[in-house]
Amino acid sequence: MARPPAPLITLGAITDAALDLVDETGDFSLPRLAKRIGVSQSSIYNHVAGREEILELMRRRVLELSPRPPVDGLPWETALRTLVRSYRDGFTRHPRLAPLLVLQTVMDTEVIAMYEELAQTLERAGFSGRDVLSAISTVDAFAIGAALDLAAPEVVWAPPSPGYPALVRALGHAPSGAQRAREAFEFGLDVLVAGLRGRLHAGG
Amino acid sequence: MARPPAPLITLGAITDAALDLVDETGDFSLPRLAKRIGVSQSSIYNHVAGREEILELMRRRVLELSPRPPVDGLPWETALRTLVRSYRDGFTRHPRLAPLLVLQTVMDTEVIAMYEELAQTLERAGFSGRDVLSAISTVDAFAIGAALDLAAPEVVWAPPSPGYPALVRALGHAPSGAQRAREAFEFGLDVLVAGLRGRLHAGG
DNA sequence: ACCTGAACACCGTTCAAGT
DNA sequence: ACCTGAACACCGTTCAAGT
Repeated sequence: MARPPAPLITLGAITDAALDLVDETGDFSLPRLAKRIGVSQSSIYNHVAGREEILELMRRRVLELSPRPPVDGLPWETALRTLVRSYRDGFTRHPRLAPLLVLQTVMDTEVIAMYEELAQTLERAGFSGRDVLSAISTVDAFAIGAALDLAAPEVVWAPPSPGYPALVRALGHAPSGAQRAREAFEFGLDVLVAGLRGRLHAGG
Repeated sequence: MARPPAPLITLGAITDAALDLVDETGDFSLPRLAKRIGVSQSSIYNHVAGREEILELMRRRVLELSPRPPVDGLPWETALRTLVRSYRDGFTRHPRLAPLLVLQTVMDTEVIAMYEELAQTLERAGFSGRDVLSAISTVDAFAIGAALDLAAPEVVWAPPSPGYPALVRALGHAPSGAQRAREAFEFGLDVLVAGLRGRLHAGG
């Protein structure tokens, strides 16, 4: 076969198939991707520059899954919660994608727009000067950590052999899987917001 | 050559060479590693089960670089700061290792011991029940995020094209590189501790 | 016990050839 | 413009062969 009347491959199909593979196996490869779509490996390069661009397609898809809602009218605490929550929410459906994205730090316009909203929110809260950037980094660290936490296997949170009493106690109360991650996220969001509030009143 | 009188390879040499490669290139491979040590690729398998174990060796090395100090006598806020700081400190010398470690979630005894200290510290602070696990996850998310932040390239924090006023303002005040990451980490640590303190007084 | 070289299955990317 | 098959350089892992 050569050039077909209509293209056999679309960016959407590439993204779908790659995301399926990531969901199922935790990774993807060009050969497997091609087989999924039912096409030869090399033809993918007619639509995409390479593996990295496919990762970018998936990043965009996940960001689109939970569109960033407008927050400029909201009180800063609500705005901040909304932004972090919407960032994390896309990954709840594709948790295994998160670890693959930390390797490359690409800045597409959607991500920059999110940082801009974050910066505005933090200024509105009362931060200024260097503290704005530090606060962005702090929120970012928590958001990335929370996304990665979604991909954490159950086993990590299984009680270890005795000799770790406090840890065993903590894990004894643990709900499992998604529930544990969600509770931890809500808790962390409270801590983050309360901590920023505290930093403001203490005078930075 | 066959079996030499003294082994040509040691675990220490493997770890050194792999860490050098990660520092220089952001990754490592078995062929490159073998070339560094001056040995054949396959002989590495006489000392190590595979690539994953080499990653584990590097994780241990980095943990050893900043040994977890005893914290059981300290006030919980100081103890928490000390634990998070010591976790992060190892990565300051090998920042590019952090992204490689998030892919695999292994639990060696050193890491479990750190979680146990964390759990004890949080109990001492006054957390109980499910909150202990949530607080561990929160601290963990921040610590991982902060370690990854060390590997963030300068470019990410370069001011983007105009149209993002708040972000441009924030980046205008930015010190560069390691300095920015350090300030952000100290800021984040304050936020984390203040947030946990707030959560305690609000009554969880 | 420890090293070597050859082999295998897999990977990302390129490119001439086809329509 | 879009697809194919062959090719290339790289990778992780295994294994028979040597001492």
